[in-house]
Amino acid sequence: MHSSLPDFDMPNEEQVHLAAESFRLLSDPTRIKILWALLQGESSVACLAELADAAPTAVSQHLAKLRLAGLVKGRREGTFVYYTAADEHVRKLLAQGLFHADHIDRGQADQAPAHAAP
Amino acid sequence: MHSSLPDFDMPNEEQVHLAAESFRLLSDPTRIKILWALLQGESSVACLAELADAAPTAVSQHLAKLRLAGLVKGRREGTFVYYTAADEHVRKLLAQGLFHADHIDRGQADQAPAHAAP
DNA sequence: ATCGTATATGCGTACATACGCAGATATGCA
DNA sequence: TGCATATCTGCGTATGTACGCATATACGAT
Repeated sequence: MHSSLPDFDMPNEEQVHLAAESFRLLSDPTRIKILWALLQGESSVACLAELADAAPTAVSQHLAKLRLAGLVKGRREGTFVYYTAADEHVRKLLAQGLFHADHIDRGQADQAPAHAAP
Repeated sequence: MHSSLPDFDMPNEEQVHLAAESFRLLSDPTRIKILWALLQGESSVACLAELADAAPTAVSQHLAKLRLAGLVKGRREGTFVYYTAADEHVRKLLAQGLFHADHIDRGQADQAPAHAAP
């Protein structure tokens, strides 16, 4: 009962985990706003905080995570740090996600499948 | 000090939250495997459990969440329930994510920007 | 050096979530 | 009916995470 499965093509474990990690970074509203803003040009922490309507501290912490993931890069100029989106893939992912948000079609999917309807 | 921001185009709150929710559903390795398998054809819970290398109970719970989000649909046939990926956007998002995973370029981004290097 | 501003970091708390286990439900068969 | 299989659901636990607060650091100006 182990080998009679249909020939589904499964990706590598590592690939899956990396993808999951990427999606996880995009799963926070504040980070989405930050990234969306950064995809339109560089900006400072305080400015991003206003755009994302969040506390500068929180924004800084989010930027730290995005930095560690290599999704943004920071350039210091005086006391300011101007961040930029580093990856072009992120734009596509974010655009897809936000576009998808406009086209969600929840049929009536909130029911566990019982015996098939006639 | 509120209006002198560069003209960044920000998406709606609702749109951002929906996108975040979608990304969150894709941020789990098991769910990624499940969805990836379902994008290649319908499958039962037990079969998905084998493909994703997870306990059937866990898979069932993941499928419940995906069902509530409208990403999969279930069709009962006898004691089996065959699931199908409902949304075509998911395929693009997942493909982008998995493709991205193969092209990650972590420079040395794990440093907080100090004074610019000479 | 001292102060003020802009960011970064450490810590605690409140909350979400993935998983395992037990039990409930649905379906098919003897 | 009774039993077996497949799936679902509720609960407890361990772990992850976002945010607020206090504090530390980096830089510029005086």
